[in-house]
Amino acid sequence: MSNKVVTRFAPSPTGFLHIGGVRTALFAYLWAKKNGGQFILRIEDTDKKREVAGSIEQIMRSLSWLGISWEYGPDKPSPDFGSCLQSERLATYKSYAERLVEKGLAYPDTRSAEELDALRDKAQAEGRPFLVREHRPKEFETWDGQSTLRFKVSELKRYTWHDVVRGQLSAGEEALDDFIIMKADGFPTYNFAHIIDDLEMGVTHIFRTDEFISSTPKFLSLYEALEIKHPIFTTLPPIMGPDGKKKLSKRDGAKDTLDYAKDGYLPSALCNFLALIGWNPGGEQELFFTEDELASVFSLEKIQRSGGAFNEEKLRWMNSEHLKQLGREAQTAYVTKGLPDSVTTAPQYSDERLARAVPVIIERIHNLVELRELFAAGEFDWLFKEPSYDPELLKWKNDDSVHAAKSRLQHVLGLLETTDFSSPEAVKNALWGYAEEIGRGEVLWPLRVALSGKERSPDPFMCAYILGPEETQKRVATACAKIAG
RNA sequence: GGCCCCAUCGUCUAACGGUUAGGACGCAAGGUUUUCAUUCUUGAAAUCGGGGUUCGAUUCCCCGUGGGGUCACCA
Repeated sequence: MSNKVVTRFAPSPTGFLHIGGVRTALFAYLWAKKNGGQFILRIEDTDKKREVAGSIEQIMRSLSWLGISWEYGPDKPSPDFGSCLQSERLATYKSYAERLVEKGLAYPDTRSAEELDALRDKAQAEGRPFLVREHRPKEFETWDGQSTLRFKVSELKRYTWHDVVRGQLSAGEEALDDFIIMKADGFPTYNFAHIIDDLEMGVTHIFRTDEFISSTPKFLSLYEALEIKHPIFTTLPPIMGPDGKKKLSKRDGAKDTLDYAKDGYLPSALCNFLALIGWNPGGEQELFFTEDELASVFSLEKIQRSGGAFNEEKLRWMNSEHLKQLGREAQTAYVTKGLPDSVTTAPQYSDERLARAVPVIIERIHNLVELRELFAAGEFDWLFKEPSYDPELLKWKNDDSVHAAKSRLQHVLGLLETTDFSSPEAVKNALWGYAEEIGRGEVLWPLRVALSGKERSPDPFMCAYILGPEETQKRVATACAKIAG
């Protein structure tokens, strides 16, 4: 046995992977990565009824998109411990179960669910807690290897244990009972299977949210019965909904992780954001653009105890920061991906012009949803289509009439003939002197309107640069013509 | 209800028992700019309440209060 850190993420395949699950996976992954250890993706598919077809693939795609990669997973069994799907590990659970039976620490329970419900109802009616251990048979029958198997809790005591995040935790014997470890359908329960698997897979650190604190005494009694050491417990705070009250759940609108991909969130931004719910780097830096950066500063000591709300506003901001960080090519690919068809089929569309426009687009959006909205609202119609606008729009606020703009535009037209269009700055250099001389607004407002047809748009030099010399001259000429007289 | 966990601006959070309680998102007001966006500056905004311990509590202890979790042949 080496000292290598081994962590795992162990979702059940009951649907898409939501943000809460991803955060747990991310922490486990970062810890393994930081320590040069292994991260395992284990699928806890022990409840056939709840299983949703396709969700294993969905989970794998979600994690892959985020850049969370696994050493072993459902698609990659281990040479040492075998499959990462619990449904393929039934023999292992059975052999451990038999060991417990032999030791007299587990017994078959053939009572029906109805019988147990009746007992439970009775206890409830009498106002006392229902404990199976109070109805434990005097003598255990032999286990046929198929019927329900119950763990016999051997020692009723108060358990105290250490949690990396929470410190000393404890719970009394009321938390202990004879719980089921093997179900009538031959599958193990979570309570049993995860312990066996963590042992078999050499898991050193368990990351899970605090809903598991109250069942930890159960696990501890089982670790004792199996005479094994338990992994290090790392309890994560829950992610709360935007109201900060209740836990974020699918029912409360927790989205499929892949929806964030569709909405144009970058994996690095989502990881960055999720890492900061329930953990902080200590200093004042909160932007981490790569997983390596994140992993290198990640620490268990800085994991938070209290729940954190999911603040979508901050995620939007963080995404825009990550977008700005992207190289020009990546930004272009990003924008291209979000473009509606109506744009690429516009009369003047060209990849070159789009590439030149990318910075002004990136500057105005936080995600692809906003990009689509801006384009749908016609914000960028001028890019690939001659703008149509009311000539009155060309009138600068200090002018009495739009006619004042005509001669200025004509002068600009002259300047444009010898203008260097290699960069927005070059265009600016060519026109700035004239604008300074006549008045900035007097020249630049009508010019910008001539190019974009809009009251609000990027500055005229940028517009001209994007449109190119020919189109720029054409639009300025058109504007001149629009002004009567 | 029993048991368990948690508690700093609206939100995410920082602060060896000693700070004007800091930063970020968002919000507001200004600056830069022909407009929008970007950007810059500034501002408003918090230690849940009550008791202790201490020269001194955001910090340690107790009690409240509030919130959350858990009590399955679900994970």
